[in-house]
Amino acid sequence: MKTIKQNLPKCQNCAVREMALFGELETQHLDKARALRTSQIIYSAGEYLYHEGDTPSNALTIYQGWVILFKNLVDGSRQILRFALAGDLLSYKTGKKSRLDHSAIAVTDVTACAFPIQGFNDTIAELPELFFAIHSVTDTTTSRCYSTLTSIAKQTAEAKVAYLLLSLFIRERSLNPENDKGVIFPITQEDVGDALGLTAIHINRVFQSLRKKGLIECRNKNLWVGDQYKLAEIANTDLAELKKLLIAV
Amino acid sequence: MKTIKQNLPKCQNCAVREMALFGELETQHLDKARALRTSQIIYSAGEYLYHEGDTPSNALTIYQGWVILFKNLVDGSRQILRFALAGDLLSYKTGKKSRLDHSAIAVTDVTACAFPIQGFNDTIAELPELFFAIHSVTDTTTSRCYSTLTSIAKQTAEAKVAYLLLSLFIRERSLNPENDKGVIFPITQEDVGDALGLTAIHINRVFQSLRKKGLIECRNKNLWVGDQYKLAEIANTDLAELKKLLIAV
DNA sequence: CGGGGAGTTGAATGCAGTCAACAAATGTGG
DNA sequence: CCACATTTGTTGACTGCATTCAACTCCCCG
Repeated sequence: MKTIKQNLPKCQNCAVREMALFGELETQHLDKARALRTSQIIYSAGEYLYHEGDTPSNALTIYQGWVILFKNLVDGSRQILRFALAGDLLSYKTGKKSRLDHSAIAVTDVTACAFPIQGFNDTIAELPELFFAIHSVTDTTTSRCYSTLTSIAKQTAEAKVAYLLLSLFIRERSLNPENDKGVIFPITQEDVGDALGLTAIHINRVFQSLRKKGLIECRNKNLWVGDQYKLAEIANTDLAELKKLLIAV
Repeated sequence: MKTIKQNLPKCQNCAVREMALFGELETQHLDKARALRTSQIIYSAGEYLYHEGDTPSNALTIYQGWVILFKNLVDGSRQILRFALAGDLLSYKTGKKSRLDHSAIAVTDVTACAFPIQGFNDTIAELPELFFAIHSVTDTTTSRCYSTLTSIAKQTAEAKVAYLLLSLFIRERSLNPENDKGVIFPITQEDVGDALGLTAIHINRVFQSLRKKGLIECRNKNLWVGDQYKLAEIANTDLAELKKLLIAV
């Protein structure tokens, strides 16, 4: 972990601004909002961004890299709650419940923008737009959680895997649209299992089945989905709706 | 559905205020906040509060009754996202994504307090406390969703049922602590199945098993849990943590 | 008193888990 | 640069939980 406080990149030029908290803000408010960001923090792959039970002093926006948010379970396993990619907001807690109910770990090397929560809160009164930006992000997070719940509750393993892979492919691709060789896919089959409540062994069998059907190519930390409509059909979901949910806040 | 605009009960005296949006507000702000509430709406059992795709003009706080929030799935079944009880906030949407992604239906007769969303939004600037109140509620909703996800993803049917029944028992009981005969439990076994992604038939078998073990009594729309610790153990969850998550916002 | 929703029971089926072993890829130190 | 250890991915056989289908009962409500 390494903190940078000098020569931070400008939010106006930020490649992920449209996807991030400030995508909701009009340009004229950006200066005020940017002033809230005091530093960037760089985490190495495998490092924790925070632990369950922590009371965070900073909110984090992922600038680049992949982060896994998860809960440790009593039986020693873990439940992955979501994968945080560039633009995602983490660890903004305020009010009576100030402790985080999950942990976050860097999958790849990760760069995050840090915003002191106190500064956020002090600014709400003079910049109500910031409220709407935050609310929009947290509301979207809830919507995505409910969609995930829907996929996990009643679908077959194949449909769940299809839903997750398609979701990650769409999100990562919206960040790097130009690349025709597929997107980075830094998580293991065990991670996928921990996210969907399935064993890594069964994930492996489903991956092979999806590969055989020509729906995905996935090797060397790289993922390609040739026909998103077909994969969406396997996932029992509407592709257009899914894209609306996943792209921008 | 019936709307009341005269002689509304005072928020100060509201029995569910501690559990609701304004539980976060200091008493001196209550007058301003209460002025935002323009009406109460009464729904009959079976009536929809809103449909997926609607753009709501009012946010709703449940004053009494049970509401089911759910998504319709492509295969004709439905996924229940959560059960809304007295104090819960529904249908507050603002910003670019103004459409609701789920429907809400009254299980019992329901009374809800209605707050025009526009009024909410106009008030944020002069009453930043309202922001923190709203954020706290939506953040808690997300936390509960992630806990539900965790229960549904990896637990056996018995653990899932135990978790849901215990959660509803704790919430309903915190609203009516005095009653020793059990709490109202107006949902069907099929509803439980739709919430957990299990068939009603299997829910029935699990209910019988839990009854045989003396962990629950559930009949005539009434639920009693004698030993919450034991049921929490079956649910693979920590009772103290669960209560913190479910009681108040 | 009749109809419909909700709950109950049994038998057969099938999806995903478990266990065990091995192969391939990745990383590390000498 | 190679040797070795560790992580990740792959395969097969067996087990078990939850589904499916079908029939039936109970209870509430009009």
